[in-house]
Amino acid sequence: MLRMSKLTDYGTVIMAYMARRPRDVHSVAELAAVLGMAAPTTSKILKRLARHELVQSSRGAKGGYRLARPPEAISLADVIDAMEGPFGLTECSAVAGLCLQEAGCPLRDNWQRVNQVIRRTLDGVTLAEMSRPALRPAAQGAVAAPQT
Amino acid sequence: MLRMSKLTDYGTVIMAYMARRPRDVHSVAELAAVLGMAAPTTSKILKRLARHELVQSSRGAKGGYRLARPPEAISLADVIDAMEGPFGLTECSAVAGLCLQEAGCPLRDNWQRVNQVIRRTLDGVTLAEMSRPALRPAAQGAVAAPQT
DNA sequence: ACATATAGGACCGAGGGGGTCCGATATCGT
DNA sequence: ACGATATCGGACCCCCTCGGTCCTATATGT
Repeated sequence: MLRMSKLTDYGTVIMAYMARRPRDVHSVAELAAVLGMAAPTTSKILKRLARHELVQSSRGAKGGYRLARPPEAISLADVIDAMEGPFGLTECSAVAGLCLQEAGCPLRDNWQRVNQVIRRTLDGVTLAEMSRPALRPAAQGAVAAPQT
Repeated sequence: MLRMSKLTDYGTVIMAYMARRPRDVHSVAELAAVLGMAAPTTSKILKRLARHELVQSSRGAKGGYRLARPPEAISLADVIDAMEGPFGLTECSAVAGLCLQEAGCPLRDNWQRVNQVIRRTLDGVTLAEMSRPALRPAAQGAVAAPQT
């Protein structure tokens, strides 16, 4: 359930890999080879990430992609937002007046809250943490207590 | 992003509606009419929910569906699990050894943790809460601090 | 200049989601 | 006992999006 698309998954893999050498420029060929994915697909993902300014592209020889920001400043939510549309667990919570015509759907507000909790969770996990072998206790705390 | 299927959304709407009269038997026709969805679709959803024992079905005249458990004992995660496959944000975190061949993908463990946090969130919200106009502060606390 | 690399888009096949319909079966009411 | 009412279980279908490929234009380094 709640599965995100495979491209998004790949996106996080690519980003996490690049996060290990934040200043380096990586070509599509390199990333595809190292991460074991098809080059065109890799390219497609990078393009999307670039359009949302999560990576910077440089064209021409010796060109490639580089993280636009330090890994600590890029969250899972950033990557997911870039790869898939904007946030929203339910269709109903995005488009009003669909499910219950006049009953004033009480679900909507509740879904919004749930959404926000999940979003905060995803927002609290950075690429720096994801690229490390395991979420440290401190980071885990940040994940488990996203409340303001 | 992370959008769950429309059928799942409808499923929560149906369940939340039934939660307001937990002991009543509701026919497909009634639910479809009140909630404004097509009858066959409503039926399909109920069947799925019944197969996962979230609702009880009674056939024949005056038959219909009824919650299998009190609304306080049914969580959003239950409904989502019944409607969509079992949990899992990523493909990679379900099937091992896909993304990084030998690097021992550090993402996997981290994704697992994130998954668990989200699951606990969804687990902490009951139908009783969802059917009420808004998540009360107490429930909200339960949502925001799902950590053990 | 030439090789290298990304940008941007067209294109396409497969799969699953959303939705409909039908025959079988079980129960209530008369 | 008979008929009306409902769910059950499955088959069936359309269509859209995802995952993936390829081609041309453009920009950069040697």
